[in-house]
Amino acid sequence: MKGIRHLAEQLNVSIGTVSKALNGRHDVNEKTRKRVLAAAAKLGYAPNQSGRSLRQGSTNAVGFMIEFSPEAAANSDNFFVGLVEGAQSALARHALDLVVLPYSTQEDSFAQLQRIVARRLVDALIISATLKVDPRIEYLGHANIPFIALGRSDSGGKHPWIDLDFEGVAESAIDRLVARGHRRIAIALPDNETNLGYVFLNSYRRALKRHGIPFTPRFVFRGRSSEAGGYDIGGELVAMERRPTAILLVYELLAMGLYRRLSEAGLSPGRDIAVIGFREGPQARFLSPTLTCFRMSLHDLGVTLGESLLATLPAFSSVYPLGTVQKIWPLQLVPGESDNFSVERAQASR
Amino acid sequence: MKGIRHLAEQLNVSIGTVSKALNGRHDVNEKTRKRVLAAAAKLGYAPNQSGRSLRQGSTNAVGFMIEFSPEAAANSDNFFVGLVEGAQSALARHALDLVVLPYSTQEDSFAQLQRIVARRLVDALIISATLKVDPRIEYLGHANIPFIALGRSDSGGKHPWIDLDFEGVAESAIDRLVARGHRRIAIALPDNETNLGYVFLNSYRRALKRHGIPFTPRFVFRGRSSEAGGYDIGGELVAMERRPTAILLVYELLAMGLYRRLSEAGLSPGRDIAVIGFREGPQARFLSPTLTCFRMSLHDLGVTLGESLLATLPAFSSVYPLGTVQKIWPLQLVPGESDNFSVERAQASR
DNA sequence: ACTGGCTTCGAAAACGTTTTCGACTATATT
DNA sequence: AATATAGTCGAAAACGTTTTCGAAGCCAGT
Repeated sequence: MKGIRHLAEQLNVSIGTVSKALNGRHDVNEKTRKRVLAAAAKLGYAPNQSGRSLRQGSTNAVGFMIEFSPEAAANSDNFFVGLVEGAQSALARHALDLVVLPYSTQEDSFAQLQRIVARRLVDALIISATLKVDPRIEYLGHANIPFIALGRSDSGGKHPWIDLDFEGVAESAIDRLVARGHRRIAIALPDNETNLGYVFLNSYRRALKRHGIPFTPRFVFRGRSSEAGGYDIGGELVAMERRPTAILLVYELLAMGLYRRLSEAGLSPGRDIAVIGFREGPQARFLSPTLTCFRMSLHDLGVTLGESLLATLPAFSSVYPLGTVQKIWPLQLVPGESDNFSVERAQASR
Repeated sequence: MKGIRHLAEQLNVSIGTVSKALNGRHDVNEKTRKRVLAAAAKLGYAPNQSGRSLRQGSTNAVGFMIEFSPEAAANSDNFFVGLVEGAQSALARHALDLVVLPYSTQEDSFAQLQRIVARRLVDALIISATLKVDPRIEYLGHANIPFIALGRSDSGGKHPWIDLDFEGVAESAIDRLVARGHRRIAIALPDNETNLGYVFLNSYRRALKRHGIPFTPRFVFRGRSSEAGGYDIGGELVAMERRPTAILLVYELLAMGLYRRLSEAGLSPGRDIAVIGFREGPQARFLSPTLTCFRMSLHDLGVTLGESLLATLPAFSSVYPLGTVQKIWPLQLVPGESDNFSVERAQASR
């Protein structure tokens, strides 16, 4: 007493006809189609997704795997919310569902990925927070399931990915600082295994080199990507002799803690040390002095992720151009007051 | 060349035996089970979810429907991240998948719910942001699918829900303010249709009444639930004659804007006006003077949501006690400096 | 030697849908 | 009038899995 069979009996047609009517096939009379559609709406019928997926061999859904760990929950910003919103709107245009699959904290994340793929829970995947060597990418390549990665990786080869323009960010930040006379420029990186840290560090070193500034290992800080991590870095900073005159922070939240620790030491960003943050987020907006940082459209990146993934789906290869997407996503510098500090002015005023 | 059939041929057993071995049935020799499990692990086999769901009539997944609108993305805090993390960990313990289903902005949200239910995409649902009259609740009741709502509603009857303790919050906030001599106490509510606004307003009125303070309609502010909304409210506030001496904010972000607008007018929270925020979030943590607000464990609420939902699933009725859960979730007051302002002291010092 | 029970397995049905293919009708073409 | 064509529909197979049921084998007890 349910499903397409019920609907068919109600209308005195075969289930095949009902299916064809609902799926817009042309070998069904326009009049009967109307009847079927009306009855389906009236009875609130929609085809059972399991049956449909089983027959068609595809689930009509795309998965976005995201880490929802407790610490992510505590420190979270709007990063993934914006991405999901964008990707979802891109995919919805093609009648694909986007489902967010949170990594369980109770199981190895690679094992979860394997299970999801092996069970054919979704047709394609968006993964994020790529590692320098990331088993997921190798696996997805062999498993022959379309996917796109947010973040580069040394693993895999010609798989599609989009990553933020860390080179551009490091370059324009360092250019800006050097132009104000800074030579002792520090950087704060996350202490996890994500590829982001490596790429950012390399970009930083390259930018320094362009200005003939030697790389100083003790100017590289690593810590938790949280307010507390920023506080700790601030502590190290104030305790240093010949400390850096500027610092580049890879996470917004680091700025919150750094500001706090500096002010405890009677120091102020923009006056005693230049601070540049990385991605503008919801919290640092309210800092004073305002934080110089980099801005991007999360929605647009989400849309691009979705569309790039569509391009890899066989069913949409006609709509979207082929070729593996490997994109660098640009960010715009948002000038604030936190890097106003000029070494020359400071020395002149002594 | 795939699926359970492949595995069975490889092992020279029937597909039925393979299935039974993997599902822990007793009518399979322990030795063959070992062989099956080993082969499955080696070949990376996991049962196709569509086939499995079709046969079993259940998907083994729970859906958490969340609005990922652009403005939600812009203003977002960690609210849902924490909830999802908690719910996921509760459900994972019983081998249930949690999938987050973002409402598309391109389709009516009720229609989306209907589709998801009719297609049997998930076995049960968590819905949030309930409305005063919420068609989703009526529908889910009739559709005979287990669900739990985060938020009360006038719709439906004995359906399971959990909601925050707005009464308790309003009461302890108003008690605190009245004890400091305040009588002109304002409240800032969201301008949307969620039930939250109604419940909070009623709680506020009841708390005032308990202290014999008449309700003043012009002390009820409504606006966008964003920093800008708080800024606007601040503007109204400073322009008022005989303005309130205290205000209760329903959203954390309102505090950010309010602080900003007040400081533009040379006023300061805690000195010129008492401010109490509602839910402690990631941004207001960094306000100065610190915001008096209310704290809760998002993780624990998520866990409770998950477990309460489990209790409504037929398959788990033995594990969890029956009965529809209708819970009020408590919050703890976190004293800050923003409500230090005492009317008596202020008057005395004049 | 027969019965009964226990263990282990395979054949086959069923889940709800889509899709192929052939059949049938009505219309158009010769 | 015969034939081709287009339009409309239904029967049936197939997707991958779980589960029921019966069969087969083995052992113990009589």
